[in-house]
Amino acid sequence: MSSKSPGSVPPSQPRRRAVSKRSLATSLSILDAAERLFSERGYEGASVRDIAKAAGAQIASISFHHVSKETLFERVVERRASELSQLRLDALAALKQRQQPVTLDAVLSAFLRPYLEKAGAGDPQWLAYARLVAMVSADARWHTISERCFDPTAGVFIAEIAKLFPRTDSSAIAVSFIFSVSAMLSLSTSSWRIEALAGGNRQAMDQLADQLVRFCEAGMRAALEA
Amino acid sequence: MSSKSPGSVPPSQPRRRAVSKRSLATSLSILDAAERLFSERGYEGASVRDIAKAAGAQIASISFHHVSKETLFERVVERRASELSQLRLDALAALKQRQQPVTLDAVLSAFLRPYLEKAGAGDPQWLAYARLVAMVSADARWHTISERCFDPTAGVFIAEIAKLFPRTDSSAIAVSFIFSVSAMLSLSTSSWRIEALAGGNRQAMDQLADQLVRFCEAGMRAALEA
DNA sequence: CCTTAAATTGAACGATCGTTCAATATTGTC
DNA sequence: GACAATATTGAACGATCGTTCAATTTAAGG
Repeated sequence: MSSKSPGSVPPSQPRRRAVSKRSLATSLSILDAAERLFSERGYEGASVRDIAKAAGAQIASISFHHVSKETLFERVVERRASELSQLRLDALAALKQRQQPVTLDAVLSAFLRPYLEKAGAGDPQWLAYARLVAMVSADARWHTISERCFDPTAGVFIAEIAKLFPRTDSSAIAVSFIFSVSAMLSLSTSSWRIEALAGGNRQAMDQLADQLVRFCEAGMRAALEA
Repeated sequence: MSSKSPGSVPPSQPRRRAVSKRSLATSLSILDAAERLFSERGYEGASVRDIAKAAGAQIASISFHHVSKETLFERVVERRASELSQLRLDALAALKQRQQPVTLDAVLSAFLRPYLEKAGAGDPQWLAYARLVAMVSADARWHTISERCFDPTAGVFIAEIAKLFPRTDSSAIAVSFIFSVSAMLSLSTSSWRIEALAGGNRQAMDQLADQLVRFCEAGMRAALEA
């Protein structure tokens, strides 16, 4: 028996109301603050009190809007994941419409560039999110989130690359793809290392993006054609 | 004035004693347990109580042997760092003695293979340490540890690679090197992803190592010769 | 064997953790 | 404007955190 009454006696279900602007703003500012603090200090390192303070909200508001700390973390990751996936899939679709057959270089660009452009555009929230993606991808404790948010799109691109290497088995392709993804994520997690090892000789973000795509393209080709 | 008395009145410095076998075993078991739990749950996620319990020791023994949680973490990272650096530098030295001039492939192998062999040999402690290295390398909070433990050796290899690309500026070389290192670390952090994306088609560790070296060698060459 | 430095033990410290609650304030809906 | 669903507030909950302490046990040095 569902709660929806089909018949004679309407069980007086409490009338629903729309969310107020203030409530939505609170919910969003909590997500923003959590995005920043989780990416800076990790899951256990960021307390709900610090998140609430950074959001200008009460600690109880976090439970009210986002159930618990764990679901708050999941919602932070999920929020921009679909947007990122859509950008990647759109780029791939546009590519397949433009040129047939597609090149490995173009497929990798379709996957890598949306992340790099979002992470490098200067938006501190997207920069924090980029670090968060790297953190989730590297930690086995969050592998269910990765499976849900990132693996489906990754599977599409791996399948697309597999068409370009029909003689290579899929496991080798997946491994090379993970090499490429981790190199991409390193631009978020190791930006301080890059600055240190490079000796202050900063490069523009789009130059780094070009270098990454060239690196991954040649790397995959060498690893998969062997 | 030092505590060592040079002259007439020996100020009765308390007689020192050697460490007992039990004490040393306790200290080591704490390091081992911390290595495992830190790599599984992160720094804040692993409590000193859990570490003590896993080590079969008292919580107070952790402070006694390793001062604090933070220095315990640093000692865990430092313990095997010098061994790893030595293996890499030895491989590089042997390489330079064997062939002159050296090849990019051989230099990268000298850096990558010691890590892969230690992480893939089956020793659960080294496997945990490999994940820990990935965690430290990716987290800006531990960048002082990375600078101390890993960057010096990385600098040696970057300088060696720079000799092979005399026309390329060092920042581009450092970036490509970080791409390679992060791809290496992904074999520790994303082993579960590799198994998932590869569809159960497991590869032997040495095959993965070969694939990684080919990937990085070709990637660097393409990124640096452009 | 005796002395005593070193090490272990169990309990306790104050601080902070994530979560919950009743009371109050806000605001969409009629 | 009145009603009630929604949202905010401030305080408190028990649990766990890293650290410290005095008392006890262990074992190296003479």
